[in-house]
Amino acid sequence: MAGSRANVKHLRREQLIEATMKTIARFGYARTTMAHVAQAAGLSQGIVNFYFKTKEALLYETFVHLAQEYEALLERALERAGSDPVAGLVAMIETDLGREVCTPTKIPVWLAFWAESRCRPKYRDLYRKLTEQYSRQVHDLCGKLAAQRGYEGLDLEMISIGFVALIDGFWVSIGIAPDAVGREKARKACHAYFAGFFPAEFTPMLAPTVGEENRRAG
Amino acid sequence: MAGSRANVKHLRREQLIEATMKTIARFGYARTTMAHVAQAAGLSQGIVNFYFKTKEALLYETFVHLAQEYEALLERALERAGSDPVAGLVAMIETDLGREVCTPTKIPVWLAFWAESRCRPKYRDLYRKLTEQYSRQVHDLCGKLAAQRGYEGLDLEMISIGFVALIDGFWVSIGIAPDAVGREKARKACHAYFAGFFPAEFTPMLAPTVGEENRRAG
Amino acid sequence: MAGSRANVKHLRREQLIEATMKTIARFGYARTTMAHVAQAAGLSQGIVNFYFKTKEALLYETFVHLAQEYEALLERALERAGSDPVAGLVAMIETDLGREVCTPTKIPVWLAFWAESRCRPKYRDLYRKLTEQYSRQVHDLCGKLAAQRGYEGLDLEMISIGFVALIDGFWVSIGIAPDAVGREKARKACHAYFAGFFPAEFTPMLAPTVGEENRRAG
Amino acid sequence: MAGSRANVKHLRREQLIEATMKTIARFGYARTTMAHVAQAAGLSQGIVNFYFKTKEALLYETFVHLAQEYEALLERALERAGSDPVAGLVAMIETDLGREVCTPTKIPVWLAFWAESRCRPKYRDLYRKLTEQYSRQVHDLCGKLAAQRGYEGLDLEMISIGFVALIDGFWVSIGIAPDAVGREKARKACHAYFAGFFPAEFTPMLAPTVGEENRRAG
DNA sequence: AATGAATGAGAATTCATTCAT
DNA sequence: AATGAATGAATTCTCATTCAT
Repeated sequence: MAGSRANVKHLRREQLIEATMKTIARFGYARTTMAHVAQAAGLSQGIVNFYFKTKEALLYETFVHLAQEYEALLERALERAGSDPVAGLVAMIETDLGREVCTPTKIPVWLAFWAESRCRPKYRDLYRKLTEQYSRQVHDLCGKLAAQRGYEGLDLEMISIGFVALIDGFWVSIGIAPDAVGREKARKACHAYFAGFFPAEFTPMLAPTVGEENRRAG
Repeated sequence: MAGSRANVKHLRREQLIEATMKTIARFGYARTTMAHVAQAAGLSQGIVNFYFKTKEALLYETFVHLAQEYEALLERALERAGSDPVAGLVAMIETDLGREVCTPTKIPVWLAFWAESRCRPKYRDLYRKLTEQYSRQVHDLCGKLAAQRGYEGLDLEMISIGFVALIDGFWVSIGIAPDAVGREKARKACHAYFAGFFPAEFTPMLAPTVGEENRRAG
Repeated sequence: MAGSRANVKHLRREQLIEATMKTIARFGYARTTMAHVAQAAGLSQGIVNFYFKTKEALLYETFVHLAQEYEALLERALERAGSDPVAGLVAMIETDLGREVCTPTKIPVWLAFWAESRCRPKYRDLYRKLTEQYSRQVHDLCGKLAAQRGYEGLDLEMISIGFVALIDGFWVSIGIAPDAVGREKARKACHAYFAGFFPAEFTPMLAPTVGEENRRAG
Repeated sequence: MAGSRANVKHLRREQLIEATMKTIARFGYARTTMAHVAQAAGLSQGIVNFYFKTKEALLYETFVHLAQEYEALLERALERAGSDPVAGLVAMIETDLGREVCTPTKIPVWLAFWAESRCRPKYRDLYRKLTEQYSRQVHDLCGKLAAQRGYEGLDLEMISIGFVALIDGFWVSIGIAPDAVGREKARKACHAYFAGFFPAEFTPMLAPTVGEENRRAG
């Protein structure tokens, strides 16, 4: 088929990035070698340097790829959520803790890049860009929600940085020990977080074993 | 004097652990070498293997040391807080985001160990133990508070895992880009978090520029 | 047309040999890669191994080609010089230091092959064959000249090896730093060299700014 | 012994430079590997990078060392020669073609560096500096000789560049095939070269098998 | 014939660890 | 105890060569 040559290049890159993520998830960033990656991709040693000039480049491209995929998924989720800000916030929670983003392969990779970001300007810039954009989106949705439903006096910046921290923190926990907290509990906790600011819009957190009367008495 | 031998040994170990943390904070876990550590400690190459049999051991001991110091500081803070559960929770916030724990050297080391924990059983076990104990403490304090002040129907587990996530998330942010969020904002967000569940005990989050009337209208 | 197949083959080989010389001149022998050569020829990676079984073969063929071209040019020049031995010697100088042989591409290639020749029997044999033949030609011309003009007692072997050394030495200098000595000065020095043995036949070296009286006083 | 530690560093460097020269002489510049050098020095793989940060550095330092040793030997020879310019020129010939400089190990290394010099600015600069200084010394000695013995109208620059070329050319020949020309013949040819300009001071070249009457008739 | 992706051996370099001093 | 030179295994990267298209 025409174009197969050109596509191979793109395909191999994706294949190798996928293999890189698997390798980081399996062995950790520090013990990730080019040989591991090649093996995980079912290819030969030298091929990695053929598609990515250096290991440095491979790792950075992996981070970029992960970030772009994440942004695309988030954008799509927000589009599907429509104009309702509550739906928008729920969509963010669902994306961040959903089956596509919050996986046993990808989350450890996020952690690895975070840990390296402090001393890698390129990583840090990417992290910053992502976080700022994400915070802004939360900020805007909360602002819209507050305006629509008559909430006043909310510190929108604080709400948004808190939510970002909550998600990051759950990723840490899920990344290290997925069986400890789990995505379900994390999602509920996020709803509870927003319920603290927007009680009428988010289900207040219900105690798991209690029935209807689990609201604060009085 | 008796014990000086043992003391030197202990001192050198602390010195090297300190140097290890500085090195991880500076170069990142993956690029931390024994030579870097020795140099940061102002000692010679081979000395590290003398006090720590292997690099593996050095890094694990560093993690243990960091964890023990943290636990000691937290315990002390909780003791000072006395029996009041609100004071206890505030003490936890203050410890986690305070000058002794939340430093530019230590936080990156926590991130590094988290990132490695997934594929290092010894690290993961330590992380688990710490997190479980911490969660239990939050859980107990919240339970006590709820009982004392008549809050009912709260999902204490959720509150505690949410708080742990919040702290971890702020550590991520502060560890990567300390100037972006900062300890002050993080502390306020923690108070706001608890205010979501215990509105009478924690200052609800006020918008920075607004005065008294910043509660929800109606 | 018949032979076009064979012609293409021959053409490509010349093209690749040309590219090899350019590459050696540009990057040096040690850093010459098959990829460089292919790129310099405007062809694809794998093609070089198609026309030359191995890199080894390519380089040797390049040396052979360079040598053959040189021999052909020299032979032609000697033919044009006719039977006069002085004209023959001048033709040799003119060829060795002329526009066709003494170029910024070819001279560095000669140096590269010389440098490699010590430990490459095939190169060394070629060098030997060339040098011996060249020396013999100089020797014969000098012998003829001496016989014709009545020079006696000349050590013809010494004259010829000296001349070979002179040319080789100028190639070294011109190959490394063409702007330092230059072909003109080199040619004059060669004439002066022969004037030392055949003062009546070669212009004795004149000091650049001095006129007629530049012979040794007395 | 005190200072042995400090000396080891210097000793090892010399040892490795020596091993580098042997390796270049044996395998050629292009096929010289760090492993070869280490083996030739009787040391382990990694040691070379310990004393010379990179292969590049090792090779350059080797060239520098070779050049410095040469300059020192030449200077010493010139000192011993005293103020007589003829003795000075003879000393240069004797040094360049003598037992200490013109060895089967060193000459191939010179050739290798020359061949690389074209595309290595650092090498080329070193070559230039050496050549210029050497030429100047020849020029000055010839000038002094001409003044003392009443030679007029000599193109001193041409004499000196010719002599440099002659030496370089003999080094090429001796470096590639030591048995072809040999140091003795080369020395005689150098004397003959100077005899062409200073017939009273240098023995004119005698034909090897002829006796007294080997001067030009008439 | 030609392409350029793929392979894998080989080379430089790094670095944990050992060890003589 | 301490030093820092030495070792050698591991890792990244290069590149000649092969091969499917």
